[in-house]
Amino acid sequence: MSKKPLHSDPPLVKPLPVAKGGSVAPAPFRVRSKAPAQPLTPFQRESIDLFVGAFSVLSLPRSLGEIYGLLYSSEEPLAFDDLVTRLDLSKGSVSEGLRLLRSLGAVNLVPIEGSRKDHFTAETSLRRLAGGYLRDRIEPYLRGGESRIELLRKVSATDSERNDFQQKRINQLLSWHRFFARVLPVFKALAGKI
Amino acid sequence: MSKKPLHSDPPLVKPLPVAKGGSVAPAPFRVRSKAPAQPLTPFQRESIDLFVGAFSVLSLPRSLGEIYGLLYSSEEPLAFDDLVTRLDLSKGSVSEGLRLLRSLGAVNLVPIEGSRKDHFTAETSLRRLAGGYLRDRIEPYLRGGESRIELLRKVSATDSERNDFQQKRINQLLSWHRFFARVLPVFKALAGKI
DNA sequence: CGACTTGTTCAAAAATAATCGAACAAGATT
DNA sequence: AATCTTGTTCGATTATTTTTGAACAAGTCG
Repeated sequence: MSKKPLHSDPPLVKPLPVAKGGSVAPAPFRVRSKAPAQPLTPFQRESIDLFVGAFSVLSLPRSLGEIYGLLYSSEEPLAFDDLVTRLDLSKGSVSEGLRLLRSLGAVNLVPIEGSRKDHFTAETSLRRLAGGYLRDRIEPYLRGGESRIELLRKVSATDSERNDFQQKRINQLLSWHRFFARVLPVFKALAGKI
Repeated sequence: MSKKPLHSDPPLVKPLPVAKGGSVAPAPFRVRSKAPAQPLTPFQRESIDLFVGAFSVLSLPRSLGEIYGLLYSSEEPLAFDDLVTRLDLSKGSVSEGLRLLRSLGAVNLVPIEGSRKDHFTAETSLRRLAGGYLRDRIEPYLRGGESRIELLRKVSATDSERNDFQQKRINQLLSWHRFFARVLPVFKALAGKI
């Protein structure tokens, strides 16, 4: 049945492809396109760990943190395929992960002379990173908020009782809304200074 | 009482206890053995909807949004039991939900004269709300961040190659860290003005 | 064209998170 | 003490999210 996940590792990094010392590999024929995953450097592994944690604070899945972390800690742009093999993720996950990261503006597709593979780099401008996250995950809700509160007001109008309590709440929600609508741009502007 | 339930929702709210009648079966025989849940007012339902959405932006579960939303839209403190019956949640969920909301400082336990039930109200100070969230969900990671970056630096020291690239990254991480460490208190202070 | 590369899509599996609910504890009440 | 009320705990169940993998486009190259 369902086995208890024993790998209750304290480390946040999942097992990743590591250099295997066993050089005694028989190497039958020609190794089928199973590229020997270039192992991660300690710096890369720590970076991945760090970003997996940071992403999880934002409730973003581990695979996104791994992808971003590896790109962040790699000097050269990495090909799609590098991400798959070095992180040991499925192509599906990497494809979906990159799509999302790109939509957030956290990863850039860069053209590499003479290669027809896609190559990617981590976006490192805090302004763009924070801006993308806020734009995609926070602001849509904030915008919807206005009409939500308006709806509350309408509903309250049909409810003769408790009316000034409800009014108080509605006004407070409006004031909260204004607060966030004003603070977000300030935050973005500050992030732009970094 | 009064107020016929207008169910407009293109539903962020899940089905909640509503006055019987509309549906197909006119057989009011099968009544819950428990006390019939006092139905929610439209104002309450809209509020719950709004907070379920807001909480989900923060990746907090629906039940928390429901509990907070109902408390927010109720003038009087509500008993534990009210939450269970009016939101149609299990006692377990309500217990756990209240525990978490209280730990976040979003809900207060208030003593009610002459009742031995626990009663709760929604915290409505933005300073406390935001402060609690940041304190419990963001700051712990931020604090851990310092040692994470330190670890990166150590690891980088053992890695002779690419050293100035890595140094650049580490310095950037430090600068991001400082940024958040400085901006958070400012944000809290601003929230205190609302 | 046909064989290969490169990446996407999406149904299904696996993993994780949320919720339920029965058993239990701690007090009150009789 | 026995019982009732109120709420908590925690394993089991259910729901949701994430990941996988195999099929499939869309190109490229000879």
